[in-house]
Amino acid sequence: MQALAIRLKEKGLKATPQRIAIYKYLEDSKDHPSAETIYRTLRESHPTMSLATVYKTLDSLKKAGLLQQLNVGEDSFRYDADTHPHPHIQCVQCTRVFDLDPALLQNVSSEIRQTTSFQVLSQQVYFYGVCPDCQGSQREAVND
Amino acid sequence: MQALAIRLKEKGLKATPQRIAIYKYLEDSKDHPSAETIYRTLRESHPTMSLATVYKTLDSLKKAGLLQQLNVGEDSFRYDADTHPHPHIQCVQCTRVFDLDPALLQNVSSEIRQTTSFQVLSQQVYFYGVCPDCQGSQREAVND
DNA sequence: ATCTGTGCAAACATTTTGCATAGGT
DNA sequence: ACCTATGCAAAATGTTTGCACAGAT
Repeated sequence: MQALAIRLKEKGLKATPQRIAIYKYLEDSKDHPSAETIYRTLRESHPTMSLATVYKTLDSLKKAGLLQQLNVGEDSFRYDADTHPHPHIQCVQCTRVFDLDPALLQNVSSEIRQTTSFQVLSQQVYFYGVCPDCQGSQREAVND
Repeated sequence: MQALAIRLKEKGLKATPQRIAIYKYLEDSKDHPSAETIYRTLRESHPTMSLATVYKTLDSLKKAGLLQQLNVGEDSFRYDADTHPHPHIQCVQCTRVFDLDPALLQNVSSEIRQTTSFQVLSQQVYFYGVCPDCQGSQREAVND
């Protein structure tokens, strides 16, 4: 992950093990984990890392434009290394969050601009439903 | 507002002055206020009403299907007496939240169902931008 | 040597809860 | 009289902050 270290430094951020681990975990997993989940998972490889560092790092990476914060409506935020605006869908049964195709909303912004004269800048779009895995089977909530 | 009292009782809820005031305020204003804003506003007419009552009432009304909770991404929730699913847009300058036409997303749910096999149940859709009033003029954040 | 990042603990803000009292039916 | 709703205070939760130390350049 040399590329990440470079991108961090471009943003004036030091490439510390904690930051690399957090970003890498976010990038690899498609789990959209919360700060708490990140903390619990990375504790194994980084036993001294504190929860405050996780929050501070997530904040730094967000400000540097390297990740986005999701507000699915739970008690806590989730984080996504994919900074392209795209809708998400959460399964109300297993609570997992999945990405949706950005094309779903591609003409909505311009339509809003035309009908409301709003200058549209960004979006947060969440759908809720039952995922294929949970349809039929009554699976439990998953930790992601 | 006799109709409201009846609707409350249909849901097994007592039609107390506090509940009526909160619901009426929500219904009349298109402000999508937070619990705190509701509290501060209704304090004038209901000086003894506590913040806890506002929260409890909002929870009861939500469970009764008489309002919906919005999660615009601020520290606190906002509330909407219009329970029909519809997108919202927030002005990043004055922080006001406006309703958008539900038709904007009318075919998105079925498209999601087709492409992901998700059974879509609900949605939370927020756009962000600069409202017509704030374009050009640098207005301050409004309390709503 | 400087300067940023980390880790710990305390602080913070919103929301929830417990419990005694008030008020409606 | 009963039973739910209210109001107050305390608790709970996720997140932020202050500060001293560690680590990198």
